[in-house]
Amino acid sequence: MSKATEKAYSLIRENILSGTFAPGAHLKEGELVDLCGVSRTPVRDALRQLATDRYVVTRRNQGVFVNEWTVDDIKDIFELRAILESMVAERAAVHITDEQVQELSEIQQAIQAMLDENGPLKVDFFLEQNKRFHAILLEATRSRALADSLSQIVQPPLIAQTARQYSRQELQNSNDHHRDIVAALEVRDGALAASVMKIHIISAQRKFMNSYTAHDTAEAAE
Amino acid sequence: MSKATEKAYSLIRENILSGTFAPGAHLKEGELVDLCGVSRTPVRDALRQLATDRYVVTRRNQGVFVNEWTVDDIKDIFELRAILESMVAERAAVHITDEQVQELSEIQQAIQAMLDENGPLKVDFFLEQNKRFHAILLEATRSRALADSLSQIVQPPLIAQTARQYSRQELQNSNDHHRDIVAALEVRDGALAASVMKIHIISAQRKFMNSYTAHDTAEAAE
DNA sequence: TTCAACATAATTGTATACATTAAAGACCGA
DNA sequence: TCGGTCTTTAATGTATACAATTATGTTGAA
Repeated sequence: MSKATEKAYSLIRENILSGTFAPGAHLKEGELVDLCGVSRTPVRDALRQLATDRYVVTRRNQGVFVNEWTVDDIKDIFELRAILESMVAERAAVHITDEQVQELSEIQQAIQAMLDENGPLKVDFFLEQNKRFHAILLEATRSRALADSLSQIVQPPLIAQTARQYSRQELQNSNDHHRDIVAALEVRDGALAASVMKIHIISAQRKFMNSYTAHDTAEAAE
Repeated sequence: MSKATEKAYSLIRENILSGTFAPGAHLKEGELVDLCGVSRTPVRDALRQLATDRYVVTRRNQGVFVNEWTVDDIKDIFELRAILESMVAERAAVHITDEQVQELSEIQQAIQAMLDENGPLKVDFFLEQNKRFHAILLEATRSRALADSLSQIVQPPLIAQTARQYSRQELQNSNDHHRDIVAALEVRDGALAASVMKIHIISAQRKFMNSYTAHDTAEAAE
């Protein structure tokens, strides 16, 4: 992506994640031009990219609309992630280097140190390190197909939108899983790593569904 | 996609599949404009779409290049397909209607009738019916996430490029699997349908790898 | 001869004007 | 008042001109 396109992509994406552009909203190219300060061409490029990343859907001759996710969609996505990510863990065990295991361990410890601190949770830090943890595993699989598939599944707005609602206890639980995955990979036990990963994702699903339905209830009560 | 964009998409795609645009080739927008008879804007839109469908890769300020697949990439893709398509079969068994089972059966029989004919193989007919068979299964799962994932995995050039090299015996074998899948779905046995589907895809992988490596050898001998 | 720097050409990136299509609303008739 | 058709309007789709960037090829000196 080029400068102008990237600028438009980021701005539109932020507005979707923050809720300024609500699910189902009609994004008009003209308004986006005003918002982003670039011309229609890069705006359109950005919208196409946002469509492949599932932030928006395109309807021919009608424009683009912010994607709406149903509870069933979200369940599906987590189920798929559970399967694909455990594949990642299993196959990572085959090719992973000592250096990569060490990196994973350091990330796990860095998150632990953050959790042990007093004061407010650094959720952004957690998200960043968490993303890096999974990226290293993916790299270790040396599988382009897996990487492509997961990139389609994982990035959607869903994760970022509600990760901020996790409690300290939930983050701790997540990092414990990371610790177990590192331990399994240290002895190159792919099956074990896969099992832990599966639990890891299923736990994330439970947390997500809890906060999601709770949020819905709160909205309905307004 | 709009008229002009769709036209450009089809033409470029065909040229990639036919080998006119070889893997690694640099596709220049100007040349594509001449080829397609539309302006640069829809050509660019088509290229973006071809990039998301993995026909091409984009490099910033350099343009797009026809994607090059390695043997390992292809193996990965089939492995993923085997897992995802067997998920599809398993979950289809839960929701599938009698009408959908009937449709699958009719497709299977139509292919069989074609195979029983004398004369040249109608590979296009097979590909079309085969595509429809898998589409109905996917629809029966009622899972958007699965549909999205598979659409990313299945369509790449790989399948179309070499399906034409299948022998009558190989097509017969494939259709036998379809028959077994229908039988399993008739009694709503998801686990059985999933198993057959896994074999179905793994068989396809074996056929593909055979013709692929044979083709490579032939090329090397030229 | 080789390397580097510069000038040139070709290609992609961006902006904008024009064409086409779909949505919105007014008008007319029943 | 309701329904439908026509007009109007606003959006997307398309074409093209211009800007910025990258690749290429040439020239010069070491």
